[in-house]
Amino acid sequence: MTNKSNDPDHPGTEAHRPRSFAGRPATITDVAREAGTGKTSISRYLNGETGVLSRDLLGRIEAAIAKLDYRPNQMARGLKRGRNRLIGMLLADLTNPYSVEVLQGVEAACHALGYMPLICHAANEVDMERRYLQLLTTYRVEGVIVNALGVKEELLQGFTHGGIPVVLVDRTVEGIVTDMVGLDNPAAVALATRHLVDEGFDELLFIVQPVTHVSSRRLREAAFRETVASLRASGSTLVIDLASAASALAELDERIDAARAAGKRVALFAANGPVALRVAVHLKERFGTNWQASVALLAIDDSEWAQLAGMTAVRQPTYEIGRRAVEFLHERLGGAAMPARECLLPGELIVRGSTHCAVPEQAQLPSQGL
Amino acid sequence: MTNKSNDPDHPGTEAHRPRSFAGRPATITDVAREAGTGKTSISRYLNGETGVLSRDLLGRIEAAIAKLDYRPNQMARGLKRGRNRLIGMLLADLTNPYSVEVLQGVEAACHALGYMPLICHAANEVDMERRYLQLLTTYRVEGVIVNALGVKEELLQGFTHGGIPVVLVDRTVEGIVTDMVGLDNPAAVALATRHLVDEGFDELLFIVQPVTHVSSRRLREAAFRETVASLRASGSTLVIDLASAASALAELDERIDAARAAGKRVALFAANGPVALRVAVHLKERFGTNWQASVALLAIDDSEWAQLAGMTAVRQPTYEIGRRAVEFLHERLGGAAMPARECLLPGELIVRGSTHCAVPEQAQLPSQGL
DNA sequence: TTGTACGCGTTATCAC
DNA sequence: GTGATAACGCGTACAA
Repeated sequence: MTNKSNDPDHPGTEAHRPRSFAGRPATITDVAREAGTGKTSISRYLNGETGVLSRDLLGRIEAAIAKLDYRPNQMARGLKRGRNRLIGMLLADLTNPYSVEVLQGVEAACHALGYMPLICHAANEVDMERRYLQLLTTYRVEGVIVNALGVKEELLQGFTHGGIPVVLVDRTVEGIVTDMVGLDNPAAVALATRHLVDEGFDELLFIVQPVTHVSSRRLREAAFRETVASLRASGSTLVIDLASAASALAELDERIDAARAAGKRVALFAANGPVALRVAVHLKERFGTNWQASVALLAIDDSEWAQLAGMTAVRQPTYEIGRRAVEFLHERLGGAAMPARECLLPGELIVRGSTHCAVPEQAQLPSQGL
Repeated sequence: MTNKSNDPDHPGTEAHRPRSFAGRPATITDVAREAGTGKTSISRYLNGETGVLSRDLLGRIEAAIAKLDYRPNQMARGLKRGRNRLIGMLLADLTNPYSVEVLQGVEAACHALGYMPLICHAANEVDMERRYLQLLTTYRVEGVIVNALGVKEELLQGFTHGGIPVVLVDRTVEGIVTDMVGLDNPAAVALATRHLVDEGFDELLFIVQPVTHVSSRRLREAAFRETVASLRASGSTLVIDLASAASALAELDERIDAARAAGKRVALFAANGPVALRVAVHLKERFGTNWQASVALLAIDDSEWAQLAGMTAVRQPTYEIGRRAVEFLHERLGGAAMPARECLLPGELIVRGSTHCAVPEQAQLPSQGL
């Protein structure tokens, strides 16, 4: 099984193939042999323990590494060390730009701290989540960042009991106390709701997906009702299941009509980006391309199309959320043993035309709406 | 996932910590000891070599595994076996829905074939791409799927020379001959261009990002010109750099005005989703919310907002692209030694209002456009 | 049918 | 300064 790639008596041969020989990547042993030394010195060099090595040996090592194009095997390294610099990142839905943006923060932070994110995309399937969670333990990730929908207490206990730190993103999980980072939902919702009221809308309709086990949805809905109450405004909630939205959309139409018939200026408040898109598409089908003039729409999540639609939105500090999640994990991995933390970041209201100035007579008449 | 608590002589104690003992995950040795047997039998059980094991032993093994909540260490397994079931997936830009959709195909196929995708997101940064490519070799992935922008021959040679199969997605890389899967660009562009001409548009403007080193962009642009020529239509190309789009957009305005002044019915053809969005936002700023009535827009990539904007688009078989990429890789990993293949999948034209019937007098007059 | 011994690539320990 | 050698967790001849 020895290979000593190309000995001095065959110079120039295989010059274009720096690797040991066939397919197999060079190992630390290959490098040691090539440099005429033992594995220990190579390992020392790799781990930055220079200064302990003689000038001469150091040069030989570098030459050998370059010649063989050697890269240390992270798997073996992890096996020995007990840690492989892998951290798991479970995402419920990459179709949601929110997830992608958080991911970018996570990646940047990992990059900076020397971790490698093992990204798992559940694609909204609960079994996938379970399966991926299993896989993550199998690959011995050092920690996990979780943003999922169906994850229950039991699934995460495998990690917490195993001493593997878990950081939750956007939503909490019942029965699990651990670090969490996400949007300050109450503040964000209050901000947006106040904006609608300030602009003169007097019938608010909050539209949200089924809140089952997704804490952020529950929090947003609750915050909406509280704010509406505290402002003595009129508002209600509509639950929509994106998988089968027909009935909810019909209900939506009715409520809009009813409010208008009562002379109210109605504004729709979508609890997140996907909901907003579904609603917007529906409004466009009903009111035509100029639907914006007929009904106001605001959303949490500043989707890429929000600018195109001129929709007011609450921008989440997504990048920062991802960054902080990794930082939390890093601290835990460093041995920090503090109680579970909760990091709630503020959202930013981006005002666009969709919620601008609801003066009743002006917007209604010239439009062909309804 | 029940874990029959613990042994009979300590009932109730530590019921909440099924793992071996302290944080450390159980090893195969622990299981062997627990089951009162050797590691070999455990290994056999894990690899499905049942039937070779006695009824009794099998039961003990299952019990031990459940009790210790044992999960084989993929790292160690990979180290020994020489393959760790990891395949690298390098993506240029997850912000582009195209990438996410391809990814979903990749994940599903990996899932089905027993691989674990190691997802690397370069976020449009060339150094990131290089760095991730390094990391992938470091983690000894068995194969790579690459969809990147700045990747050059040399970077990929590390894999090909190392005998690690590479599959390219959407674009080829100069100097690298290897499996590739993507859209049938010539056919897709021809399809869309013909549609525009059929609908009565007689001034076509193809808008594309700088084609430097991205083969798919070049192919699309070339196909556009060829089709325009073969149809004896009038068309030109505009290059836009999304990072600094101002000048290109100004140029766009001029060309639109010129064409209109000449009595032409102009249609814009965006080479991909991100370009389409940028252009659409610009058109909206210029022509107002009803910009659709003023100028036709068509794009390759059926973005999520396309339906909202009522934009005609060419839907790429993204999911299938991802699936095929993994299949190609799987075949190579199985030892298949055929020449490099190229799999070009057809796109699907989704006709929406934006390109509907360019009868000149009807669409222009009632709109307040320009 | 079951157990023993060795090696995968790396790091840690302890000699020299 | 440097280099053998023993683990890390697992798979696999080979022996029993």
